[in-house]
Amino acid sequence: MVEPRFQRRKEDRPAEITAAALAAFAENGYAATRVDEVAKRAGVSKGLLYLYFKTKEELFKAVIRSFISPRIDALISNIEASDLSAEEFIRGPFLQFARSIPKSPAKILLKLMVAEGPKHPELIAWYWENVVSRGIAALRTMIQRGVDNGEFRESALNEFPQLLVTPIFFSLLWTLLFQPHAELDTDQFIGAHIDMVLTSIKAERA
Amino acid sequence: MVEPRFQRRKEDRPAEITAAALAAFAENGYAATRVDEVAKRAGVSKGLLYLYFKTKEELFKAVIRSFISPRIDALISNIEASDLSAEEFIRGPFLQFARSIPKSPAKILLKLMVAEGPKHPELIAWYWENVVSRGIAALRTMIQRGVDNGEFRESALNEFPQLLVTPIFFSLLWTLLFQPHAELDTDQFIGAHIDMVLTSIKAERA
DNA sequence: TATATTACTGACTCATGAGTCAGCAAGGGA
DNA sequence: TCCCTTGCTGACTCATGAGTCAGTAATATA
Repeated sequence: MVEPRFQRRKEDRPAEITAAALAAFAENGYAATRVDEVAKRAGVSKGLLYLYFKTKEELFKAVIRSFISPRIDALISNIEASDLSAEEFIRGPFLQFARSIPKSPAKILLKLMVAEGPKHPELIAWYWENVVSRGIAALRTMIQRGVDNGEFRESALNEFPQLLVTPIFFSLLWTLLFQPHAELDTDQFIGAHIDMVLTSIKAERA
Repeated sequence: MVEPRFQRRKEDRPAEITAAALAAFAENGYAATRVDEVAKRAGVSKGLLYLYFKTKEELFKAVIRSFISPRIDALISNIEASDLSAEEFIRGPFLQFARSIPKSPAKILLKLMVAEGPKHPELIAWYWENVVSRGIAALRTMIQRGVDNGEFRESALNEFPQLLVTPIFFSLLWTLLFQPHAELDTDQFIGAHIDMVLTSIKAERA
């Protein structure tokens, strides 16, 4: 009984290839990654890869789209569904979400977006519409709820909900660049930031 | 009188070439930038470029090193020399510094560092030693001064002085990626963050 | 089992771009 | 003014890697 040289697995190929591509792009960046290398990692020939993705650039876009974490979606529906007070939500599910990001493949996505994104405007536009603007709107809703509750006072956070998430991105950049030189305890770091924000916006006890 | 085909300007060439390279790398990234293109922008032949920089990679490192803003040095000596109170310093020179970054070429440097840095460990190490660790130490000094003064209480900012600068990096990322989709008023954004931090760490009036 | 279908292979082409080098000309010195 | 040094040029080489395609073998169908 001879092992077949390959199996036909039309269904699984695209996902396997994008996964392999993510890993390869993460190590070497887009331009420096050979399509051959991606194919090899996916256990597939280069020709097959080109059956599923017309060009290397198409492959790149597919990678980004397919790995945009379901996390954001989860967070958003979480915010919409939750009946916690705003502070409870921020100290609970939101903090957990925030802390999980620097440990996820988000680092790789950030790197790819920064390096290659500006060359692919439709990709940026897609990301903006599907991830960023929705995320910001959800944060704003949550903060507004806190204000309506009387938990928070009106503050710059209403206009700039992004102020809640800055340490997430800082943590990503830091670990991406300086990991070996200086550890950053991202859990504590992000926790400390959230404490600061809450301290500064909580309504005075009357 | 015939114009000479070129002039000999040994002194100025390296700086002109790194400046041209910065612009070119900024537009297309490292890998996608042709050395020919850099030479053309510098008004010079490719051969000359190779007289000053042994390889494309050497050129890249030189670009990074030569554009690491004198700003950081200025800020550091500013902190050391200043006789302002900690809060005055933060609301004055520090805020001004912070606000200037997103308007400077720092965006380009960030992009290059994220995209290519991890492939050049000596470059990261250099950056760490000459810029980041010194910057952090200076911030820590400033904060400690505030605590010693009685202006600030002990807080997480002592351990994580980075919490002061997170919105700078967020602003850089935001403008790099989403500039056309959504303006971010980085001056206000950074100002709001600093307000928040100060509100949360100021010692209670006894 | 024979035949048809198609997922898959991998050697090939061809454009591209990093790095070279033989020679040219600017400008200083005699 | 003529050399002679050397800053500078640009056509060339040669490795690399994206994309192709003729052929092969795994499965579906009869």
